[in-house]
Amino acid sequence: MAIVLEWKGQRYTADADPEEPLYAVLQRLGLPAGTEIFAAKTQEGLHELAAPVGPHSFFQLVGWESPEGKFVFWHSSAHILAEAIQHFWPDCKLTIGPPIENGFYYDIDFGGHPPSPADFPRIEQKFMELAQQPEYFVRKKVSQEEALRYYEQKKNPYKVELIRELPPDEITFYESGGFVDLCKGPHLWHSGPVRAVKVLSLAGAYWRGDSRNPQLTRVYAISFPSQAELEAYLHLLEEAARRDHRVLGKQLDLFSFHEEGPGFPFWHPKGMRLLNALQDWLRKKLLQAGYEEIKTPIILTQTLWERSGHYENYRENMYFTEIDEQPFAVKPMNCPGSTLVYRTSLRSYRDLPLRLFEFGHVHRHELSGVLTGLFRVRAFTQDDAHIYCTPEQIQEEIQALLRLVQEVYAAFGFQEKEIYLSTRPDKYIGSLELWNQAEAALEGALRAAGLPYQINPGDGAFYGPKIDFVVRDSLRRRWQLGTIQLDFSMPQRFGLTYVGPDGQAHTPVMIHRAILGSFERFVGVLLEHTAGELPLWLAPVQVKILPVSEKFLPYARQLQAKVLERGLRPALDESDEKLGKKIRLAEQEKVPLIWVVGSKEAETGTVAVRDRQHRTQREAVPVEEALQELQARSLPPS
RNA sequence: GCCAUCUUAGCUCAGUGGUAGAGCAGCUGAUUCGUAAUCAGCAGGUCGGCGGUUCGAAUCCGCCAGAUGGCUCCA
Repeated sequence: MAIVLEWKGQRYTADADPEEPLYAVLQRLGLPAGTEIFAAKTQEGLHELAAPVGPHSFFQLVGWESPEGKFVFWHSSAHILAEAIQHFWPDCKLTIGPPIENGFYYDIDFGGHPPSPADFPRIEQKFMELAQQPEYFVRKKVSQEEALRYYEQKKNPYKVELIRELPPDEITFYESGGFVDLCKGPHLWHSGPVRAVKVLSLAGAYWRGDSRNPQLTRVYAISFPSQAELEAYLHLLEEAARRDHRVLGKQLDLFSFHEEGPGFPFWHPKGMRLLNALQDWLRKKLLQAGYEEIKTPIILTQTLWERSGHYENYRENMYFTEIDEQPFAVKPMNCPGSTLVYRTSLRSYRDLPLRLFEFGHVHRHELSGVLTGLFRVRAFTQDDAHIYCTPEQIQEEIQALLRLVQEVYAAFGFQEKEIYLSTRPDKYIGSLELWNQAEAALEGALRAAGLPYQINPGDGAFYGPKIDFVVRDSLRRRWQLGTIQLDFSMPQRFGLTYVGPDGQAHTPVMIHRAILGSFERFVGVLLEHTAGELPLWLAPVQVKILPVSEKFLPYARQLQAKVLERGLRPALDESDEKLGKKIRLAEQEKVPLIWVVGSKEAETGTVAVRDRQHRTQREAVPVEEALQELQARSLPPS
C-alpha cells in the first residue's frame, strides 16, 4: 500500500505494509527515525513511530520544532523522570505526569518523605543514565482486570481510580526499561534523543486539582535534545529573573511591600511619576473617545452589595467594616457605584451610549498564597468603565472598544495578542434571545474588526458573554490584560432604565470593560516587558542633570526648573561625587537622557546630552534645543 | 487556605552549637572633579516574632508572620 510522508516540507512516498511499524518505513527512506523524527500526525491525531502504519495514507512527521513533537518528547521524558524517582523512592505512588507548555511534571504521593531540591542532581543523573541506554517505549493493551490487579498490588489508589473511569477496552500500559505506567501514549520510539534534563522545582498539587483531595508532590522538569538547548533555556529563565518586576521595582525605587500590609503596594515618588504618566495618558485618551470620568466611594453599605449580588457570590473576598453600627463593605468592584451615578437622572435613549470611566481603587481579600508582587495584590486601581447602551448599540460600541484596545496596546509595543470570546454558560440569567443577540454582536464586532479570536464555549459569566485580551511580552510570555463583559443582570438588579423613542421605560445593557486591567498589574507587566527600560513618555525620570562639580549646581538647578516648567520629569544629582560615578548611577537607574553641565555649558548656555537609547553623546547643545527635543520625545503615542 | 523552601545592617549576600561579617548605600572629613565606582574615617544588627532544647542557639525543635515556587482561587 502506498503512503505519503511529509518531513520538513518534503514529501516522500513509500510502499508500506499496514502491519509494519512506521519507523521501519522511515528507515527504508533513510529518514532520521527516532533521532530527529519523534512522531507523526495523521487525520486521527498523533501516531507514534513504533505503531503499525495501519490504514493511514498520509503522515506529517514531527520533531522538536513542532509543539506536537515537544509534547511527545516531554511525555516520554515524564515516564523516565518517574522511573528515576522510583529508583530512589521505591514506595512512592505515581499519579499523572503530563507534558506542559515548557517541560513536564509528575504528581507523586511520596507518603510523607518527599524529595528536596538537594536530590535534584541525583535524579537528573539517574534520568540521563536511563534515557541514554536508550529505553524503548512499548505499548501494551491490557484488560481492566489486569490493570486493576497490577495497581492494587502496588497499593496505588490513584491509578486504580483512573482505571475505573477508563473505557474497559481502551486501557494501555507503556513499558520502558523496567518501568511500567498506565498511559494512553503516544510516546517516542525510544529515549535516545533525550540528551539533557533539568529538574526545576517541587510544588504541592492536589489530586485531580481539588483542594478537598490529598496533596501530592509535583516535580517539575524540562528536557531537551541537546545540552546547548537546555543551556539556552536556562539563560531565558535567568533573563526572566533579571526582568522580574519585583526586583526592578526595588532597584528603580518605584514601590515596596511591607509585612504591615501584605498584598498592599506602597508607591514611592518615582513609582507615582510612572503611575501618573500612565493615568494622565489614558484619561486623555478616554475623554477623546467620548467617556466621562466619575469617582465613587471606597466604602459603601452592605445592602448595596447584597443588591448587586456580590455579597452572595463574593463575600469571602470582601472586607467589611461598620459605620454608626451599620454594616459596610470596602468595594471589590466599581460597578454598583457606577449604577448609582446612572440613576441620578432620568435617562433618555438620546443619552445613550453613556460611557462612564473610573480609575477605581478596589480591595479584594485574595488568599495569602496567591499574592505575587504587583501581579496579584489585595488593593489595586482598575481602569474601569461602564457603558450603558441599548441592545442595538452593542455591536457598534464593541467595535469602538476593540479599536481603542488595539491602540492602547500598540502604544506599549504589545504587538502579539490573543482574543478569547466566552459564550453562554449552562447557568445563565436573561433571555436566550438577548444572549444570542449579545453573542452575535460580540462576534460580529470581532469579525468586522478583522481580528482573529478563539471561542471558549460556555466560559462566559452567568450575567453575560465576554471578550478577554491576552498579550505576549518581549519574552513571549502571556499576560491577560483587558476584558469586555456584557451584563444583563446588574441593570435589572438596580432597576436602571432609559426612556425609549416609544416613551416607555427600557432596561439598558451594561458593558463592563477594562483595557489595562489594573494599573498596578500593568506596571508589573510593563516592567518585565521592557526590562525596566521605560520609554521616555513613561520614564519616572526623563532627564537627569549632572553637574560636573558642585560649582555648577546653580546652573543645573536653573535647568531643572526649566524642565519642570514644561511639565516634564527631571532629576538632579546634587551629590559630591565625580562625574563618572554620577553617570554610572544614572545609567543604573535606566534614565533615558542625561544632561552633563560644567564650565563650558554654564558659560554658553548649553548642555551635553547623553542618550541611553541611541547610545550617543552630543556636546554643546543649546538649552532651548535640548528642552524642545526632550519635550518632543516625551510625547506619548497619540 | 494547602504543600515545599526561605527570612542575618537600608540593599545584595557570607556565616552548620562557642564573643555577628563583607561589599554597596549612609554619615563626617578631605577632594571640586568632563562621560559607568576619588580617598580616609565613623556609624549601623534583640540574626522576622514568640516559645522550647542546651552550660551555651543566627545555627536544633515548635508555633506565628511575611516572602518565593506551585496547587486551589481570580465572581
